[in-house]
Amino acid sequence: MTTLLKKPQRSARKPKGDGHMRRGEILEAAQRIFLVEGYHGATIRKIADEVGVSSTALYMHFKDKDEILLEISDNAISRLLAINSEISARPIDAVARVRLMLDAYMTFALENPNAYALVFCAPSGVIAQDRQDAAMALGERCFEKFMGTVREIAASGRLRTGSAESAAQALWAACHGLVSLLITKPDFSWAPEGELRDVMLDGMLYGLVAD
Amino acid sequence: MTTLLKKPQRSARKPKGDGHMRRGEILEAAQRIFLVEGYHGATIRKIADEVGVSSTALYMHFKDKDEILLEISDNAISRLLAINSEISARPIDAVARVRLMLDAYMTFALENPNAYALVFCAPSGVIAQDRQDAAMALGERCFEKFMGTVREIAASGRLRTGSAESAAQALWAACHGLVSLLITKPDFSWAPEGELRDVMLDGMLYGLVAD
DNA sequence: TGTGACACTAAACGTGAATCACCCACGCGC
DNA sequence: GCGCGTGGGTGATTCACGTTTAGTGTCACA
Repeated sequence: MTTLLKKPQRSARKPKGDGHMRRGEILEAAQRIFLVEGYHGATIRKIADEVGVSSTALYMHFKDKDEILLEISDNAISRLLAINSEISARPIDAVARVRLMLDAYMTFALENPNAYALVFCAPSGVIAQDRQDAAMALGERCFEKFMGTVREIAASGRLRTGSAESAAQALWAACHGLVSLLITKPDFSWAPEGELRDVMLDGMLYGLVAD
Repeated sequence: MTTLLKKPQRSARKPKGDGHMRRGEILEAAQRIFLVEGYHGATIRKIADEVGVSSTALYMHFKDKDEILLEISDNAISRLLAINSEISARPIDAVARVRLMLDAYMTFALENPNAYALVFCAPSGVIAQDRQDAAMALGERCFEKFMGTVREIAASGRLRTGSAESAAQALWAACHGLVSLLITKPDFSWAPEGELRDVMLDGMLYGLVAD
């Protein structure tokens, strides 16, 4: 016994992570798992293992599991917000901007299915209400960018039916419905994705916008 | 002590439920909880408490928790299927039938939010894949009824764009998007629900169907 | 050379779904 | 009446999860 070095903890323990550095490590590890395995697959213990620390260590840097995964999702959604901002500033027809935003929205959702599902599908009861609200805050800013452009169309009198609000919400909801079903029901016998997206955008825009 | 009836087990233990009767009791209790508290709120222990038996007893009658909640949801969905069948048989214009079916679909979803979410939103990873497929089987039969009517429209050459499949799927997805968002984001500043539903139906049908 | 703050840990808690080994009342043939 | 199999029932247990508690080792600084 005495021949053993009495420092088993030293080797087992991961050296300090310099505060904020470790926080980033955790986010990266969590993201790797979350992207592949989704909300339920990304457990505290798995993330901790991936980083190489105990599960408790995660609570040094985050209040709880949701804070980790929502920060990852927020990062993703903020990219969508940037895209929406860029599109809304383009000097092209408002209807074309609306179409580009909706298309970008669907592309984003299909490329980030787990982040998208966490924020926009929000399996009721899975996530605390205040967290839910905070997560949607960025989403609502995306919607506001979109809403502004729809309001332009409404102001020019080209809206065939309903208010700018209901038209914008219907457009958003329609695209959300398509991508959320494509994400959660990949085995359904879908028509080609591109055709579906086109039919959805053409149909809704033709139906709601005159000319 | 001797004055007490010596049958503590007898009183503690719930008497036999005559096989299938107990099964119905469990389903009713589970439904009461599931309707109010959703998938995650309806735990095995809570359901068992509500029935007045041990949690183990539930496994006498159901393979696992999902089997209970999916049977409840299936019962709900089969009501939707009946409605769809009834509508599809009405001697009215195909477009009117499509509109009625979509409207009934949204009404159903909003009246049975938890059953709807379990089957159609299917928080990925929450439910086993084969279970998921079985749950969707009824949903797909509903879609088939709907699909048939859309095919009628396509056959009469009134489809403005896309195939009957993509048009039907886009219509379904659009309505799904609206109700799923209304269910999961009740606190969003929605336009009046009736107006939203009208805008969605008018917009999509006007956009996809000529005349 | 303390000493305090901090990153970190092992162990435990509470709750979830699911399983195990056992138990007891009932109804059957005898 | 009487053994006895069967099937609906049970408490205890298992395993995984998120989270909490109490403590430990190490570093910067006095």
